[in-house]
Amino acid sequence: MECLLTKACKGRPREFDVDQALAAALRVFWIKGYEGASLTDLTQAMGITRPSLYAAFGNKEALFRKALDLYEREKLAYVGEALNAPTSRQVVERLFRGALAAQTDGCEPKGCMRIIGSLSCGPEAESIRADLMARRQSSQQALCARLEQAKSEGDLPNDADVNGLCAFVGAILQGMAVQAGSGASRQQLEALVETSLGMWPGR
Amino acid sequence: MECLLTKACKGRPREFDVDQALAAALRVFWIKGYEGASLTDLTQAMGITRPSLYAAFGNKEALFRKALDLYEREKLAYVGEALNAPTSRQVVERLFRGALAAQTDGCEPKGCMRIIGSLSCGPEAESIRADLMARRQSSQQALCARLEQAKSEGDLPNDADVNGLCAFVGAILQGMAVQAGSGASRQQLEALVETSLGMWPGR
DNA sequence: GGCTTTCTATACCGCTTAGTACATAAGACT
DNA sequence: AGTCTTATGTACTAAGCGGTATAGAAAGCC
Repeated sequence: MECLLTKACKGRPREFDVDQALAAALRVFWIKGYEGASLTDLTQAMGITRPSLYAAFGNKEALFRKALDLYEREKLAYVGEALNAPTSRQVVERLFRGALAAQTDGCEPKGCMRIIGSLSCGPEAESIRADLMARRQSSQQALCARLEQAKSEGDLPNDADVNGLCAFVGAILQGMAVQAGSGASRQQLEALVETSLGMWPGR
Repeated sequence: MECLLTKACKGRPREFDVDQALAAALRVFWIKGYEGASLTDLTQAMGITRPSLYAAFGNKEALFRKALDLYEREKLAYVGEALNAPTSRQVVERLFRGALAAQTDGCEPKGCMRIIGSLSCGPEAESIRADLMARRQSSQQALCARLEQAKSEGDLPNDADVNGLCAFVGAILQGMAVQAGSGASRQQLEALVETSLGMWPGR
């Protein structure tokens, strides 16, 4: 028979679901960070053995990057959507509320994977760290551009410091992740969001 | 002869300065985090051998705690002083500017040791993590109490949400530490501080 | 049936980690 | 002197790390 649905048709078929295993790996990395997650942790959570992991994903670093891609695709989708909101106020409102929803989900780990990973830093994780920092900076620049546009549209005051506002939004999001990772309650995070939103200058 | 100045008088005298060695250990922990700092890193930076370290400080965890005490005593002194400022506005202004000065010192490592350590988290660092979280929460509560006092003095609006404002200040400080650790420039951090200060409600 | 190809499992590699035994060196006390 | 106490340097341990060699098992193709 020919092979229609499955990509690989020759050889022994894989006995586990790659996406499912990657999702399990993501949770481990999310909770423990890149260096804190050992191969033993990962293989146990994924339900596969070490050679299977290497055959399917390459190595630990490649696995982390694929898990990070999945994380950004699924858990950080609200960021891209928020930037499309019509006014700058709605942009930051969606950013803050999206982050709040993600942090108070209940069944998901707390904290933000981008931030957790970018701070730890043993000697071998340096390239991971650089990658995470670059990804965060890219988001920051996208927000900056969006706020610049808002300013030119009269949506923000003429004397607004876009860089400062941008750093401000980033700081609130990062602070929320830190506080959520430190066991802050839902009410505390909601208070943070409401207070910060109340301070936003635009209409 | 009797022993006047030095505490231990019997036995072979120590050949290194304990405070100096602790300061060197602090820098290593500060840069690399608890788990990222290996005993080899530490002993090399401190200029002592492994058994000397264990004789003088106990073990790696005890050394970290002593280094953390030193860090809070020397580098976080501005926090305690800031709380004594006469108005809530001046309190947060001193907090923000103190953090900014610490992050842009130039000869000091970037980022905040409390935050760096509390996020990494391998299996053995769990008690360290809990300790760091507790210390941060204690500072947070002190700020909360100070803002509550400001509210009762009419220094903050009657409808101000003290918990929200407190979480806000913490988020800015945490976000600043994250951004400084990610290589943000001095201008960016200054813009963050000015923008955030401009949003503070009280007079 | 054989052959090829791919996945799985056990068992291992070299390396680094935190922590320590042991012998020696150096000061203080009698 | 001699002894006691403590610090030092070398060399070691057991355990964990990321990564892999090798052999067997399971599918498609001829």
